[in-house]
Amino acid sequence: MRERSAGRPIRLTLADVAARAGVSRATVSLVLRDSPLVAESTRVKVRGILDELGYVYNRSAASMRAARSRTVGLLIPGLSNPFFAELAAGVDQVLDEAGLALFLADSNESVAKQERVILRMREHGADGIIICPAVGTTKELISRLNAWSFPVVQALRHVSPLGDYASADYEIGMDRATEHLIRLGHRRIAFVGGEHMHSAYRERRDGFVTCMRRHGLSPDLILRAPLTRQAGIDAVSMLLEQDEPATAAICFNDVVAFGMLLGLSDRGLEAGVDLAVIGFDDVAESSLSRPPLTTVATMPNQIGQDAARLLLRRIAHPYGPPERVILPTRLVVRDSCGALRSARVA
Amino acid sequence: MRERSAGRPIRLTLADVAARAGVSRATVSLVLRDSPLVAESTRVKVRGILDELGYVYNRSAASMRAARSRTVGLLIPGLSNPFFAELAAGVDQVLDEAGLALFLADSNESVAKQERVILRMREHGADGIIICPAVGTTKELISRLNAWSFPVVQALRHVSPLGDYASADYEIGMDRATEHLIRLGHRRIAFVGGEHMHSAYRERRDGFVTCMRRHGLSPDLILRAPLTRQAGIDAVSMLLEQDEPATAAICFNDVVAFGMLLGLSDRGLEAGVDLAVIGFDDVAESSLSRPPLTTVATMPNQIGQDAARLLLRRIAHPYGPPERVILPTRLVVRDSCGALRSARVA
DNA sequence: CTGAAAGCGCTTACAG
DNA sequence: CTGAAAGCGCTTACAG
Repeated sequence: MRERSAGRPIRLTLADVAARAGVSRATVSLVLRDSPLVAESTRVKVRGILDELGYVYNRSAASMRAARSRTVGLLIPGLSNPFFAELAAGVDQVLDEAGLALFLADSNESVAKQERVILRMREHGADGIIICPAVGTTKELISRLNAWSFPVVQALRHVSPLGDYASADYEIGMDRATEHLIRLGHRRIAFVGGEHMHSAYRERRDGFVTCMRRHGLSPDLILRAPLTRQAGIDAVSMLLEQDEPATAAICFNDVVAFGMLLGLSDRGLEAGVDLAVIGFDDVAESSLSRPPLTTVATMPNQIGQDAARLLLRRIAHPYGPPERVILPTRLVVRDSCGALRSARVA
Repeated sequence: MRERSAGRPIRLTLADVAARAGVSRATVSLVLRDSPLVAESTRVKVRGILDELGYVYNRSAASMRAARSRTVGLLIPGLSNPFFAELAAGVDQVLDEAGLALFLADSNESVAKQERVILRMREHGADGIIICPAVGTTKELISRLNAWSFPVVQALRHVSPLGDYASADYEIGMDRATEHLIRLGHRRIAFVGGEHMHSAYRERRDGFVTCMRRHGLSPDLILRAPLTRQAGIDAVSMLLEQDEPATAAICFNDVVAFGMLLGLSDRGLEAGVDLAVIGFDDVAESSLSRPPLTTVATMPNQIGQDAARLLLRRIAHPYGPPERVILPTRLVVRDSCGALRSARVA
């Protein structure tokens, strides 16, 4: 063992273990990585010493030599949003099983911070990143990462058709939800919420617009607004005060839909009776709202798992063809969209 | 520049930059770290080449030599819980400013996974960790980390009096909330929610118990239950069906309180009129519930920031005295605890 | 103010 | 099946 340098605790190295075991560093290294080249008796002896000494593998040193760090980055635009937190939980699960460590950073929808942390992750030698691009990110980012041969998978949002992508089929999800309302007899249907323009917004809105047009209806009731309960509350007034009031609303997400439920009950009205309301995401609370919320389930945890698996594959096969995993969504019908009393709006 | 090894992209090194700039590697290294030892003209020239070549600093190599990685770990027991996600967001902010990268792991309340990821973080050379210990963690964990000279700060929960700790003053928060209800005339007050035993539970419950006893009241209505809305809904029945029904309830957190609001409205009752309800945390939704929820604000984002600052200090001064930052809480009075109609319960 | 040399703790051919 | 040697990309004394 070496001298303990004042203050800093010593860190055991392969050399310490090798000396104690009476073998070379190379042999200890092979034992650590379970190489079949090592004789069983040697392995047992070395393992014993490893445990006895409390040796901790130094991955920085290993990765410098091996040119991979067993580390990946996850970049999301807002940790406070439970949806992204769930995505992170899914990523964490898969990476933990695979034995990788996760660098996490929150871009907070800032392209500048996003650039900063991507650089930081490259400097730390991350083997790749999963990114949900901040609002305003251009496809040039992905091209640049590709040019650097830095494995990347886009999740939930995409800014470039290049490369891997994990998400849910927002467009079909919205289409189905709209279709459901039309079947119930609705004609004046609004699309509520979403202030930022990105692929997730575009796809949800497009699903709505496409379905409306297919049925010869006008998709003109599109309210851009922040993704907050307050925005949902405000939307109720706006929609009911139209010349031709809406009879139904599909929200960008559940949070906005909860706001609409509150806005309705403030006016002594009821969702599913006076105005049909559908949310999007199926968060934990949606079955417990009053009335229970009809919504489109998107399973962010699963998307996170898929994203992590895509990245692991991409790291293993840098030049394979791009892969996309787009999970189907599911319309969960509860009470907030119940058939209208006056459903006969020709 | 060296040969491009087949497949793997080349990574520029100090040697490449030095060669191009006509200086030594040591000089480039000094430029990178803004050392005052370098002449201005040299610095400008080298910086230019660095940019031109798109050099990316290799922190693994640097940290191997410098014995610090500018990396820290955050270990939380459940990313799906928005409260912990907010904590993580606060940690991220401070670390980003300081230029450190963050390893995140979710123990999911599993002590086994917690052990696994702590080892992983040590292997990756994290300079320290912030940990919200999983249920069942013993103080021995902290002693062990200390013995390894691995800087650690406990956050939100603590299992050991040793070392740094960042949290909110749960006990006083609960005491104040209870006091508020007693002042409104309540005598039969329940404490609802929390199935796991850990410091955060103990402190909140103790605040309740202490306050009740101080006022000569019996703190016998303590309902252990999961931290879900459903548990809150169920609690309403239990409390109202007592021989001597409760007139007020303080919940472990807002989620349980929301459940109680729902449970009341299911029975045609109203919080603040038929039963006073107080939550804990002051999550975003609490001002928007019906009725708006009286609650105790705890600010997890700030706690996260404090925890990160404590860890940075601990890394800089490993042997300084332990520090604790316990933020005060704030009782936010809204409508769910309005004075009882029949407040004259002697 | 700058450079040559040693070393951080591993892994990787290469010998034997 | 095991060991000696070189090298991954930096930083750190030490000379000059």
